[in-house]
Amino acid sequence: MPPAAQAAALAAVRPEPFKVACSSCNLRELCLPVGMSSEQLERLDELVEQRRAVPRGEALFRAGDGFQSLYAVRTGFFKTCVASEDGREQVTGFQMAGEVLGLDGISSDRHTCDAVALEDSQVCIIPYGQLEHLTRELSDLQHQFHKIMSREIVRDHGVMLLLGNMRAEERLAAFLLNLTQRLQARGFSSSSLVLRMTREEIGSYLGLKLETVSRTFSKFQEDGVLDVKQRQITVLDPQALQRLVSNAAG
Amino acid sequence: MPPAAQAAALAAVRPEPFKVACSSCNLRELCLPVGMSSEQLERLDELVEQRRAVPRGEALFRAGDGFQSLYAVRTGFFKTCVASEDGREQVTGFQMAGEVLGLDGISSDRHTCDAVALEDSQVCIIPYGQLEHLTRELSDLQHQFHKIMSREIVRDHGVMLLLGNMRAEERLAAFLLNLTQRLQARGFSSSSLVLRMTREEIGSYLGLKLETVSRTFSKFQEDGVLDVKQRQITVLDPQALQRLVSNAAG
DNA sequence: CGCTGTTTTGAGCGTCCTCAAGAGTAGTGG
DNA sequence: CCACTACTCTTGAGGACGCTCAAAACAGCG
Repeated sequence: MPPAAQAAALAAVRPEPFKVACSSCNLRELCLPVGMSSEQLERLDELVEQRRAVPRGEALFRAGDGFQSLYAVRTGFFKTCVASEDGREQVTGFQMAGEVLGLDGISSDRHTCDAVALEDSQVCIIPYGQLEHLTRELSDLQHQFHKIMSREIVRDHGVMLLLGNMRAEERLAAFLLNLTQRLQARGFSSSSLVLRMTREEIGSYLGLKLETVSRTFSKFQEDGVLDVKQRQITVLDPQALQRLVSNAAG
Repeated sequence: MPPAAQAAALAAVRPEPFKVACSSCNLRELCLPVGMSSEQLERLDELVEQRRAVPRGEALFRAGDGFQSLYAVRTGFFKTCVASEDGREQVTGFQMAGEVLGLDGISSDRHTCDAVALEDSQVCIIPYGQLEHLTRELSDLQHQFHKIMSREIVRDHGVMLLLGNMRAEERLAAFLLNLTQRLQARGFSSSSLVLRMTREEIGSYLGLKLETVSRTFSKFQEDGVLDVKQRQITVLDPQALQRLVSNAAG
């Protein structure tokens, strides 16, 4: 391992010195603490003590790694991807601040996908054994945790619908609407966004080749629906995107 | 509502008089009771008291229905499907004995998909509020429940890989291998199976049109991989199916 | 035995993929 | 500061895979 990579690896596992408690985290309305009282939040603070920095391009975990903890994205942006036996890769999701990573690992005590940071990121470490223990005492936490898992299942079903039924333009429109909605929930503009991922990663997520993604972006630009400058996207006509998704057959 | 449908609806909600406890159920190695002691099983028996018969073609629940309970398939076979805003349908899974239905409902207190019986079926009703309560006391039950949710997420990722990356033959091969493996785990032959679903339902699940599914079955028959007599399938060359899935690029 | 729904098979077409080249962008080091 | 390299993105041409439309065979059921 070259010195630079070694330093990066060290940085990746070094816990953050400056603790930000769940109880005072500005993501608590999106993340695990939803619906918990201040006393309950203090208990949660004891659980989520460590943070971890993940530099752009590095993996938070990889398929096959032992499963110990869940992770909540504090800052930054991740992709998760699974690989088939013959090596083809499928991006299964993109995660932003407040979203939880690692739920796949519970089933077999091993992670089954890779989680890779698409920009320099920070995650809160949620030791899973301790979480199970605490959820036995705090029913609000338990219910929120179950909701997060269930929401992941519902989200995956939506992606299956997209992959099974939609055409390229519809897929990209659905993808962009989903991104802008999630950004808006975090206080960002719903019309202007910077893509954190490559055309190839978008294509992998949407079941398309990168050339098709690029062509579809160009078409949206020609049609006046988007302004596309590399990864800087401006949504000019959100209703056109919505029409593509909801009236997809016509 | 015509009398026949009315009678069917009544039958669908009438609890089964003959109780079969989890502790003596032959599916307990596949279902919720995995890993529990006999004392714990007695507690679970108190929870899972009711059964419900679902005739072929009827829905156990539909998207939008209020969420009260999870369901464990006791006998029979189900499909789950979601619909897009414009009415297109995507089959998200097929469930057989020992598998759990309804996990999607936890996220929003409403079901987000339809669960439809593909043959006359029976399910065990697992009241969700009581399950949450009991999992706070029985850590083995809690862990098994979390594993079941996590396994569903992992399964969905596998379907996304299939839908995003595989060609028609590879999809059908993966589907058949998955079915035979699950049947084998339940003590059935791994080479002979009767499909419970139509070509259209298989196609919806695999992101293909029914004609493509039919053609692919015919091709497998020509190639000597399968014997296909309508829904009666015999796997003649399982390794050929495996090669299609794992060496899919070549 | 006719009705209905499912399955098979064919012919032609469209969407997306493959292959390829070139332009744009970012990061590195002289 | 600018060349150099690596990566990403765009665009074109041609082809393949799966879809659409259509008709007929088949099975299940009242």
